[in-house]
Amino acid sequence: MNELPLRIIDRNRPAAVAPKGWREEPFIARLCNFVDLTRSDLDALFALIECEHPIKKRRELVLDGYPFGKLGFIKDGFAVRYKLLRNGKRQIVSFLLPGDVIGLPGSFLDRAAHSVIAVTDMTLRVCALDAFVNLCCREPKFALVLTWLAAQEAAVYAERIISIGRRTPTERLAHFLLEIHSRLSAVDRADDASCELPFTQEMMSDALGLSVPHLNRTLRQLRAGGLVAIDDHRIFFTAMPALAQLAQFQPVNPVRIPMPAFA
Amino acid sequence: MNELPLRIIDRNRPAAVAPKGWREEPFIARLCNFVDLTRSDLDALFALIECEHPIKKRRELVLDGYPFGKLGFIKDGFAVRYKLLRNGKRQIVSFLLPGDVIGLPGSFLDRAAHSVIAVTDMTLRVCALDAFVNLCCREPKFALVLTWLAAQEAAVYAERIISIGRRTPTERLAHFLLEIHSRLSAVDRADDASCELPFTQEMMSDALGLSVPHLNRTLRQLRAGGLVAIDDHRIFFTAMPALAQLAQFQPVNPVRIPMPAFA
DNA sequence: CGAAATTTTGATCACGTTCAACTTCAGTGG
DNA sequence: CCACTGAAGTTGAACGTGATCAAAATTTCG
Repeated sequence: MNELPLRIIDRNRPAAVAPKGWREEPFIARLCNFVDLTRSDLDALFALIECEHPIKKRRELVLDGYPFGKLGFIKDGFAVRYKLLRNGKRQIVSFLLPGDVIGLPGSFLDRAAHSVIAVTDMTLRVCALDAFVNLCCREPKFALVLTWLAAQEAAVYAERIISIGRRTPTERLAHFLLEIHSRLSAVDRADDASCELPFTQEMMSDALGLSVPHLNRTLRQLRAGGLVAIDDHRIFFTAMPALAQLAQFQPVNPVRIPMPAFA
Repeated sequence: MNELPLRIIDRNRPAAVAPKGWREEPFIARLCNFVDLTRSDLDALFALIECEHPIKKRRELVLDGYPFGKLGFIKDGFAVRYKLLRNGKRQIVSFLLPGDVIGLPGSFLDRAAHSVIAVTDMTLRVCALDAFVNLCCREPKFALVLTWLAAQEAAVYAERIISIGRRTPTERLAHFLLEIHSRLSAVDRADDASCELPFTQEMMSDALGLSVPHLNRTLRQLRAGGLVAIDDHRIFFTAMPALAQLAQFQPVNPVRIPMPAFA
């Protein structure tokens, strides 16, 4: 599907320059959707990385209530950001996919408001927030990148609010599945009609504000309707237009950063 | 309650420099919570403002689906960001208070995902997104400010997700009321135990994923429990600790931007 | 003052939760 | 290779919360 060796992602925008070796980096692929990065930009970014962390499945990455102060760029693997309530219930706030940033927004607040746990084995590139801010002051472009990422994060949250608040369980689930597919597409990790789905039904129910049995029934409904199929932690969209129609799903992409010519 | 003429907000942090005339500006008060602004910073910011808009109650400010490309700093008044669904239901994504930014995150996406409507008469300071980005490139501090604001926005959204997804209606409402109070406090627009609450019950129910009758009953419950009192679009917290306990409310404040010494 | 918006109350009922049991599957050690 | 274990998925029955609909009371505003 992807023939041009240097093309990072399939949109009709000017392909950004992405030096070899960065091509497979989902975070960079994501950035190229809304900003042009030069070789030296990438070098500067790379220089910040303190270490590349392999993380084991089920490992706690951030603990609710503790300061964090790091940024973790997900090179590979999946995680969830969640909150445990007094009554033992859990609400999953967001799913963290390759190319996402752990510590956004947590590191910008006086205490992490949620916990993060790895859903699969992961590899993380970690840098200190201070160091990133430092870079931002030399290269404002990166501060804008961070703003754009935070705005995307907020937009995803907003859609979840709408889902949980006013959509039916079926619409909610359909919307969620399309969201994951869309976000994985943005980092070139999805096919046209399928993508990974390494989350358990319990996780999905905790994200969508449903009980596990009801999520199960809802999923069965989508399968019975011929809208999706699931096999081996992969979801297949067998009727994408119908599903998008059902969920009223409209993908939201960032605009390009309007960088002034002189910069 | 506020005796020091130059004190912008009541936290034990070094009081930021806030030149006269800006003292009453809620947006500036908000920024001073996490960044120091010099006189020239403020001048630069002020220079961007295209115009100061008076907005009438009920006026639509952003239309779902259209690009926006502006930033609107709320000098005064309240608004809601919402989405209308196919089935006629409405979900309110967030309440916009004095000091908030209209167009965050909307202006960073290829199309505004939600609509915004004024709840009260408002006055807005408007600037073009391009112009702001331009400033960010000269003064990276402002790009970081924008990031911090977006992160706060995301944090507020996250809490709403948790509320709607897994909290009981009573907890939900309690949490919401405390959120509004906390945010108004951050711009010096709230007393210790009361604040404005210009939203109708319909709005609150649309924000919290409840029906109007049920929200009404829930509110009555809080009142009956002696936790709050409402009069003339103002809410009084008659038992703040008990309410915070009920809602498991933990205010989240931004950390200060770790600006390097040289900047 | 009259009209419209908002708040309040009540009765009914559907949807989704809860709880419990059972199945299936992946991984592990005997 | 099979028995065992724990996690994940599936199904059913009963219950309760909160939605829905309708109507009255109250407030707001032109």
